[in-house]
Amino acid sequence: MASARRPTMTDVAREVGVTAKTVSRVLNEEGPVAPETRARVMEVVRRLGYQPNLMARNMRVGARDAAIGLVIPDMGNPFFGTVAGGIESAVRERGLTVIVGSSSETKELERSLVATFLARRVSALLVVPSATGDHRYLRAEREAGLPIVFLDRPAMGLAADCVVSSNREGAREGTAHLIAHGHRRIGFIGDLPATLYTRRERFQGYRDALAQAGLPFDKGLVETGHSAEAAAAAAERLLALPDPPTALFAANNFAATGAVVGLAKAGRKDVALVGYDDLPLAEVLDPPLTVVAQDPAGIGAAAAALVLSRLDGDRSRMTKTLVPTRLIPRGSGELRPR
Amino acid sequence: MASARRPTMTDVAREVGVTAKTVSRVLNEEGPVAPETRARVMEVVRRLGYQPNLMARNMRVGARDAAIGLVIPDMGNPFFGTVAGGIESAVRERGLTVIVGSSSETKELERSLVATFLARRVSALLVVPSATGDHRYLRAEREAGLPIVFLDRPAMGLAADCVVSSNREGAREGTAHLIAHGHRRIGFIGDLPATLYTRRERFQGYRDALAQAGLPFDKGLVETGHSAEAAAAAAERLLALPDPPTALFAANNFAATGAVVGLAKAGRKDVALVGYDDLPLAEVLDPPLTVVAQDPAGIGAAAAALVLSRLDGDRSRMTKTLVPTRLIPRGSGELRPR
DNA sequence: TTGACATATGTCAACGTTGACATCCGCTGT
DNA sequence: ACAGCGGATGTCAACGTTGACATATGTCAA
Repeated sequence: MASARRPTMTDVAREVGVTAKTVSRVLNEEGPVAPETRARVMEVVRRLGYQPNLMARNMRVGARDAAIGLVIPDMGNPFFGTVAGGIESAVRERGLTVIVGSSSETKELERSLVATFLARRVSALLVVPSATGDHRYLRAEREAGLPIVFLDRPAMGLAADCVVSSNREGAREGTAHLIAHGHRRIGFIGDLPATLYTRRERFQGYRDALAQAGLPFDKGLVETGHSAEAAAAAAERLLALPDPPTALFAANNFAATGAVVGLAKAGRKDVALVGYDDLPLAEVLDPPLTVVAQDPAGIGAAAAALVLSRLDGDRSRMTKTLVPTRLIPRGSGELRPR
Repeated sequence: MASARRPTMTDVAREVGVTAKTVSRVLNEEGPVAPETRARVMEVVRRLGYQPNLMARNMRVGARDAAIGLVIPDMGNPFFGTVAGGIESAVRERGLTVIVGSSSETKELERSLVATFLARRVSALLVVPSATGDHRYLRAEREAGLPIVFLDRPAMGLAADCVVSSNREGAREGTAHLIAHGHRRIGFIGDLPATLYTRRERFQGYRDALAQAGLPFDKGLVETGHSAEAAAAAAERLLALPDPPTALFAANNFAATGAVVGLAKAGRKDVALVGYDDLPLAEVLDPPLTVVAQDPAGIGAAAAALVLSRLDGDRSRMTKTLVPTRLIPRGSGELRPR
């Protein structure tokens, strides 16, 4: 009931009959300590349930907090969840913990989270930037040597490390796959806002594929869907065109989900579809969904590795890491135009 | 390049020509400060890019870290991701940040994460306990007044707050739904290990429904699948029985995914199916999947609210909160036995 | 004029830990 | 017998901040 004070190093020391410094030595395995003293200290530590105060320690050694700050747009999105998992497992063995916050894609929340993390003196910052916004405000931190890595999307106005999917090449490959199966009119359903980095890159990949095949680009085939519902409606609109597409490329997981729903609602199992980003039930859909799979855990791991090497003093110039995607043909992408 | 030291309060004070204490007063809006002094301090704070050191502050005020520790089994699982999101958004406005770690369902990792959090002097602990393990080791913390809330599954050997889905009632309702549609032989596919709390509760709910309908329990209809693949195989085994079930109840999201795959592989669109936990593409499956939906964000929010009230000094006795589930009929659960 | 009071600021110590340096002891080699 | 040395421990201050208390100046009522 009465909240008992947690024991400090000094409490332990008094109990054993030595100084705090000796206890410190035992716990940090530093300097010579008589085996018998060590044993007695350990005994008391156990008995009192002593736990070192990391806050005090970090402060004294002038070190930064043994934590890295992670800002993601949405924890519920399994893509970012998996990214976060990849990061966490990669840094854990180095004794680092992960502090997360979600920005809900707003630059205000992103900034306030970053400010909180900086006030905590995190050892590094990992940020999935929100769609809009400028990262010049992080310049001072960068110059002060704080490792900062951007994930999934690059920073704006700041030269910093960044780890992204090979969006353009993946989208090109997915679209080319449809072209290889005979399609000449291919719809594109992407994110809103169209300024979002991933959307722009994937759109470029789509156009690259068309250009390489010598196919004309028809901007009437480009639709936007920022949610599954919107994407479903977009798919239906495309199919209702006078000269409708025979295949669709859905440029993110919500768009893919929506496209599947839209095609199902329209009863059109003959329309080919390739989704960007894999879905758990992709293989049991009718037809099974062909996708360009990203590697979210790989993105997280790569970013974590980069952070660790920067923490180890790697001062080489800023890098941009591309994490490859993989085309998984399952059926929907191999349908031929009727 | 050379990592510039971050300015401290003293640096700001020197620059302004006052004492650190005055700067402190300005920043904490405490005590009287001349408007002009305040302005000069703010100016220098901005110019130097000063940010207060939370570590030092927390230590001085003897407060705990303004963070809450969260242990979940797996960040990539959208169920837990959404739970975490619910927590984070609920505590953010109180100025608390969330520190997460995943236990991968092992009690060793869980304990080591908890130890890290305790060493950081977090303000509260939120734990999804791993399947096995005993939480008596947290007794001292509980008695010291640290708010501890268990999520999704209750603690073992420790009286503590806990927030869980209404597993038993939800499973009963789902099973009763199948019975109401004429089924008398209903297969159950659940987690491994069978000792897992959620698995036990949902199994009880299944048996409750059978008992209420006066139907016999046949343990030959009970199968285990700890992954989607295993669940798919389990579904196929059940259908191959001499007297096979006409309906299946899949007691978690992996089991549900697996059951869908298993039925699809066996080409059996006539077998009724109810899943526990909703799936993103449930409505576009053939037939659309009927589910007992949980409310992960609600679980997170409820747990967060509990933590906040404990932090505010609520010393009433430990509670067990049941977050209701919701049956969503979509088709697969309304199929009648042939 | 005095002192009572509010305003504006300063001084000092402490939070729990550890780095730098000092001390004390017993042993060895000469 | 004594310097020299390594082992075991202690002392002290400092990390950046704030609580408790002190000081200095000005204002106003008695």
